[in-house]
Order: sequence, then C-alpha cells, then structure tokens
Amino acid sequence: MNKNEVRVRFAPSPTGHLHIGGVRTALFNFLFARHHGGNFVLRIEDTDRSRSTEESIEAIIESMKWLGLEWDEGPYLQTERLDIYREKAEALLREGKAYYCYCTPEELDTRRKEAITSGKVPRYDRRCKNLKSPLEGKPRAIRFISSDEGQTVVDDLIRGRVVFDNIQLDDLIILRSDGFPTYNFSVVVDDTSMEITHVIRGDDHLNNTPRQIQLYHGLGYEPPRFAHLPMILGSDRTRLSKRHGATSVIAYKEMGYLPEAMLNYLARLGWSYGDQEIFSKEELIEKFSLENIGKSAAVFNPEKLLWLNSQYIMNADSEKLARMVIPFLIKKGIISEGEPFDMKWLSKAVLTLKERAKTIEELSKSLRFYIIEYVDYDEKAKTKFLNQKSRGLLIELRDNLESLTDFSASELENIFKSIIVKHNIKLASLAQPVRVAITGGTESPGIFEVLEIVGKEKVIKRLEKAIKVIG
RNA sequence: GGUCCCAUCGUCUAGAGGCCCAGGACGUAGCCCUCUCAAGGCUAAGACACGGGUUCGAAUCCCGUUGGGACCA
Repeated sequence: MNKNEVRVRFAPSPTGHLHIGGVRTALFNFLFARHHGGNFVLRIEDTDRSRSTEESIEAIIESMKWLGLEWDEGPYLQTERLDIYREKAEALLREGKAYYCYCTPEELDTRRKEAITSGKVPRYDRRCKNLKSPLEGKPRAIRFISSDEGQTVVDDLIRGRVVFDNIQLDDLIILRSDGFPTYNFSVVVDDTSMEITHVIRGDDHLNNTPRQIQLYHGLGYEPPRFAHLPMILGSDRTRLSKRHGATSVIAYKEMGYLPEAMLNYLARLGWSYGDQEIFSKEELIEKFSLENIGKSAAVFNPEKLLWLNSQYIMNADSEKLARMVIPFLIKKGIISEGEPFDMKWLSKAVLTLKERAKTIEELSKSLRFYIIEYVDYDEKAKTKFLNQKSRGLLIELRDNLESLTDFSASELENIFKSIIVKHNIKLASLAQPVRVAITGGTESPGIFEVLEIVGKEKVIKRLEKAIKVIG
C-alpha cells in the first residue's frame, strides 16, 4: 500500500436511525477522503448486541446512499471479526501487556459506587493483576495494563496538543467475559487492521483517545492522526435529541428536503470557507480542509437548512423536481399510483412553483390546484373576491376565453388587458377574483401562466362554477 | 466529583496583533419591485462572556473567573 494514501472510516453503531451528527461525521470523512484521493471505509460497530439491529444497518445504508456518500470499502461488521479481537487480546496476554480479571461486573459496580460515595476516584484496584494461578471455572475478562507514569499526548488536527496524565487511566477491560471486545479495543484493532490513517470523529471521543493511543502502542502500531469534530447541539445547547425535532436524516428526505441542501447545510456547520454559503458537492470536495473546521460546538438551525433547501429547489431542474414530487402527490391522493402522467406538463407546472416552495412536500401541496378537477375555495378569499362586484367581470372573461384558440399566457394577457382598459380598473381587480376561481386562494404564480397550464377546458369549468357560486 | 474540550450578533460563521467603533449568511423589521404570493434589490436593529496582564496597539497572545459541553457511566 502507498504510504501516503489517505484512508478514513465512518463507524456508526446500528442502534437507531442515522442522525444529523453522525451524517456530518460521515460527510467530513467522505470529503477528506475525496479531497485527498483516498479511501473511505464504512464499518458497522455492532458489538453491542442488545441494542444493535438489522433495520438500523439498513437505515444507515439508505441514508448514506440518499446523500451520495459513497464508500469505497465495507460495510465491515464487527460481529464478523470477533476472532480477530480475541486473537489480539490473547497476544497482549502472552506478551505480558494484559491479564485476566475475574471480577464480575456487579462487584466492579458496587466498588465503583463505594468509591464515589466515599469521595474517591473510581478506579480499578488491579486486584487480579498479580494472581498466581488462574481461577478455574470462573468467567474472566481481559484487562490491558495501563502505564502509571508519564503522559499521553493527543496531537489533534483540530484541537492541537491535548495532554493527559497516564495516572488517570486505569487498566481497561479489552475483552469481556462473554468474548466480546469493548469499544476502545475493537476500534483500535479495526483501525490498525484497516490501515486507517486519519480518525475523524466527534469530539465526544477525545477523552477515549489517550487509552486508544496506549493500545496502539501495546499492539505495536503507530497511532493514526486524530481530528475531533465539534458537537452539534440542539437549540437549548444540549446534545441534539428528539426533543429538538427531527434528527434522523431520512425524516428530512420524507419532509421533502434535497440531499444537496442537507450536505451543504451540514458542511457549513463547523466548517467554513470565507463568506461562501452555497457549495456543490464537487466544490465541497475541492475546498474542504480540516484547518477550516472550528472548535466550538454548533447549534443545529432548521431555519437555515430550510432556506438552503429553498435555494436548491429554486435552482433545480424542473424535470428532476417533477420526478421527485410524484411520491408526494401519490401520498396526498392528488394522483393515483401507476396511472400514466404527463411529465412534460408537470414540469411546466413545477417551473412556476419552484421559487415558491421551500420543500418538495410544499411543492406537492401547491401543485394540487393544477391537477384536480374543481378547487375548494378558501373562505376568506371567497367572500372577498367572489362577489357581485366581480361577477360581471368573470362572465365577460369566460365569454372572451371561450372563443380563444391560442390559450397561451401572452394571449391571455391581451384579453385581460382589454377588459381592464374597457372598465378602467386595475389588473388586480380582475386577476384576484380569477385567481380565487381557478386556484381556490389568493396566492399563486402569475395568473396568465397559471391559466395556460390549467388549460382552457378546466379554466372555463372553474369560472362557470365560480359564477354559479356567486349566484 | 475527577479529567478534557469550548467561548464573536438569537443562530451558523469571517477574523491567525494594527486592514475591525468587527464582515457575510439565516431569522426578524421596514422600503422598493408587483396581478397575489414568492423570488430579487435596498436599508435597519443585533455580538468580541467577565477581570487582569503582555504590547505603542488585542476579538486576536498569556493567566484567572464565569458559563456551556463531553468523557469516566
């Protein structure tokens, strides 16, 4: 393997959906790998069997795929590598760098609690370290011998030099009595065997790093470079959780967010490039660097994500948006599944709505009046605009439109102009009643394009219904 | 409790000693544009946590305090 090759990994636990913070970690790893032409490895840390599920693994993969965070290797599953951890732990045992510990989790727990209540630092007392002979038949874990002297320095790419006194680290269990590795051990074994060069992960792991560095040395490896990312917090500055609203990426997909917007937003949470706000994926890869990552935690701001999403929708290709909106239209019962649909026409309708919709979900909602037969009126709009004052104008317009063969926005505009000139009224006095008659409400794209897209037949039917409703 | 990390507008951030009575973006408010709603344009309010140093000069360097976060769990 090329010595200079960059190899990074994203190593989520499959204990639920992939959340915002996890995705950002994945994104930064991905960007770093692509920027340096390196490899991006996906590894599933599923050794906590009580909480890991198959569905979570699928959810992680679905999320990564949706966002286009393609990995080059994996997914590797830790549960398929249990033999490796055991081998490595036994090797440490043989080399005298580890020992068997027969203390049960319950005993350790009570001793820890005692220590805390009597005001002492809870620390393993090494009572099993000097046992002369093995205790037959008792379950045993393996502990790694931690040095009591000196310091361990984490030379972090984001935080700088962070120093830990070794005396604070006690002898860590690396293999539980059930044969499963503990977190810090499996991470180190995997990162060495996968030849990871840069560990880019959440700040919450900074305190684990000195013990991991000791394990690297124990196993005879040089540690990789570390980069600890600042956390993402909720609006109350505590760890992001369900209380702060949607935290799963897939939830955002379902709410009609574009993956590009999500990526862009997450990239700018913690990372910056001067005053620039909008970045394509290619631009992120080109411009990304660890030096431009900040140190302080960031609050997740849904409003800004929403704004970015609206920007991406506005600039997206109408055909693409039309394809994306179909599932939303089906879900709302506006169109039915499997029914052939005029996508060219839909794209035209989408074009008029692009700069008005902040999500695909919203787009589907506002598309409704274009597609259905008759609209329901908004009550306030109806009383304000569908009344005796507008009745005559609507009748006149209908008569004019019936004989119109070229039902185009420009022709429609001519007809509107001639009517308002004749009556010496403002365009709004005609356009608003028509808007209510055609769309059911007072807000819509430009009235001429709306009429063109709705089409002559439906326009006349809806005008007639409005005239009848006025009475 | 111990250890570690962090600290610029409400939020995301620019800022690597003089370019800063602090710039951009979201959000908020007003105005313009206008057939409505958006989009767009313009304008406004809004921050260097506090206290000590160092320096001719500090948002920027050092120390402390306070506050927040993480890990040990």
